[in-house]
Amino acid sequence: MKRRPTIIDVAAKAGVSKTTVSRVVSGDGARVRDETRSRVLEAIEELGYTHNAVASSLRTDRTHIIMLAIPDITNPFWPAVARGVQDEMEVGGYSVVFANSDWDDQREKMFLKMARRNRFDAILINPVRVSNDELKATGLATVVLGSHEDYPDFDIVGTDSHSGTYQALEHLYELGHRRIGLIRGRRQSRPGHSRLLGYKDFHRTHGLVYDPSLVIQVPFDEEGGREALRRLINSSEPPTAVVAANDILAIGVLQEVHEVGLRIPEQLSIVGMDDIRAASATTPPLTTVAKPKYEMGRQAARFLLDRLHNRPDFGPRRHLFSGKLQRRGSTGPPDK
Amino acid sequence: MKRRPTIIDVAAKAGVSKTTVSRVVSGDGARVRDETRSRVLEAIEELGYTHNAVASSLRTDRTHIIMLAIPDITNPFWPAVARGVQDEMEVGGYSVVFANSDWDDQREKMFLKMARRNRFDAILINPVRVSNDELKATGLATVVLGSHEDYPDFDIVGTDSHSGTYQALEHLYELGHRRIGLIRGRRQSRPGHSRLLGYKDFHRTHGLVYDPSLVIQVPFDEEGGREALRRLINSSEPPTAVVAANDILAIGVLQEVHEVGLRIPEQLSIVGMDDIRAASATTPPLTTVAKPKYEMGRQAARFLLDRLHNRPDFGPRRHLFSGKLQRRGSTGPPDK
DNA sequence: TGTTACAATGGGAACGTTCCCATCTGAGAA
DNA sequence: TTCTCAGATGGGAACGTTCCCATTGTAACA
Repeated sequence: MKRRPTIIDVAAKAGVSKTTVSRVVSGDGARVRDETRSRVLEAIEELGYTHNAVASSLRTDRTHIIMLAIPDITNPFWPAVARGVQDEMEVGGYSVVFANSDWDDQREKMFLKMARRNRFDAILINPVRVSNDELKATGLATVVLGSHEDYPDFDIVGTDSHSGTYQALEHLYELGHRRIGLIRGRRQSRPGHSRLLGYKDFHRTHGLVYDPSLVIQVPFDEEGGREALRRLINSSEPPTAVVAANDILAIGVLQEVHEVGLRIPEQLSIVGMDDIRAASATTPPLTTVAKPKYEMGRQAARFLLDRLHNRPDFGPRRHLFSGKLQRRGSTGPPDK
Repeated sequence: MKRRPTIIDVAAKAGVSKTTVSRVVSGDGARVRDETRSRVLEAIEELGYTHNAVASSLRTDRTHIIMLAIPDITNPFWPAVARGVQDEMEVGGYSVVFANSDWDDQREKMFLKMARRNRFDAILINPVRVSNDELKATGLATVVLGSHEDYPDFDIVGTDSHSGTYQALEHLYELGHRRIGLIRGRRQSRPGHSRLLGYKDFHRTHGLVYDPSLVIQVPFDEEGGREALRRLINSSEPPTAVVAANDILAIGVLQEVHEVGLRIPEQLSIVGMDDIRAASATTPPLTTVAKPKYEMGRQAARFLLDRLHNRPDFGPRRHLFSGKLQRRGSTGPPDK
């Protein structure tokens, strides 16, 4: 059981000082004579030395680790975003820690503490409950994911769900639908809100009456979607189409529709949101508002890197991608 | 810009030594008088002190971080496993870093190096290319995910894909299918192999001729599934049913089938593997061999915790879950 | 009263780096 | 030859903990 070699061992072997070894391994363009450098590299090779990132972090106060905090890792939306984040951060030598809060605000807080304790360099978060001020209190570089309005102090990358909802409704309107349901996730704070605003705005501009009984709020999973559908079709005047806050909900609706035996899209048109992989695999394939998930991740990472490399100070920035309607088989004209 | 408080600041404020503060914060059941303890806690509160995990790690050589290395995070199988891992590891105060190799062996190697450099406590890996010896060389506690035979030195948690394949085939056989295709992922080493073995064994025991032209190998994504189907139906004697190595491939097949206009299951029956969420949302819903993903994650984490708490030394253990056939709409008797 | 034992606490070294500053060397200028 | 300067290298402190060992205080006991 022998100790791992340190730069001091390497230094001894190469006949130089630990400072010189450090200069070689940290590779920050330090000036070391070529001959010395190769002697050091040789010693490293022979001893099987590996750099100790922990010790380095202690000294430099940088860990090159960032946290990606999301509410539900089993929603395929997030892995897609995460890939964008990783591909961009990898260049800077950063690794990404996932923190999955399961919509639990206690967990979410715990993760923030963990990020602080472990001196992570930054946080990328789609907040569940945590406030602007609580985020600020961590003192870490932070980018907020999602179209949230409540975080004035931070860079934000999200999608414009107001317009997304609007687009979905417009599509249905053109097909002839006039009574359209909206299914919202229960936990959503802001983005859910902007969907509702889009819904209301649409009704106003198109001279439709806003009927609150068409707006259903359910838990954010498939079962929620199924429940929403049951409630909608049991109402006195069921809608001919529904817009769901995301694809998971929409798929739940779809499943329940199949079970109940309605025909899609003749008896019910459905629009989802996100365009996760499963959306194109349903039958009929799901019409949905596609979001540039991968690109969102990259953009968020870029914002973060700007902050980390402390470029000239600037105020909070915001980048809202617009969704793009994917017309598929789950929408069509209503039965007459 | 003031410095973050350290235990020394806390010690000064509470009128005790840093050792005592350390005893309080590390909470390892150290004996400190109650009165002293509360004085320390008070000082911590007032100063807003947070424990520096990096410094602690340097001293103790423990980071309480483990790496979960997987080939494709957008395959919903892994997030499901990850949740099991996290739920179990959370108790021990561990966090989980995701490393997504995208089937790239260079990346995979890079991640192992990172795990070593950052002194992560352990690795949980579904290996792409890395060998038993390379894993051993990291010197880290490791559990291998997947039913791999090639890792004799490590704890293994996986599923018995031999029997999974066998079950799928048996189901199809009972329905009357005699010509059954097998779609394998190209990157798979072992598990793909055991699927093939299961396939061959089944043919042998049921007196069927093994026809290599029915076994297709494609990239491990939806497009791969689509390609496989095209190749199968263009063959001189197409199968009446196919078994896919996972649900992603199966969904690709399904999509292509819809496009080509075959009826499911009358003209083609399809069986997937994993039972990811999307599998139950397709039309018809996908018959698949369900794996206890969450439980697999928990089991792997438990193995890891055993090692980390260096319980009495034992040899490598192996826990293979058996898959369970989920009969859904994508399988049925073939057209006569 | 002196001895022993144990619980509570403190002092300093150690973990492996990086950073600041000092020293050394040799080349070119005076 | 001496001086200056810049590049290469080295020595030691510092980062914030934890751990080892020593010291103190108190109670129990002979």
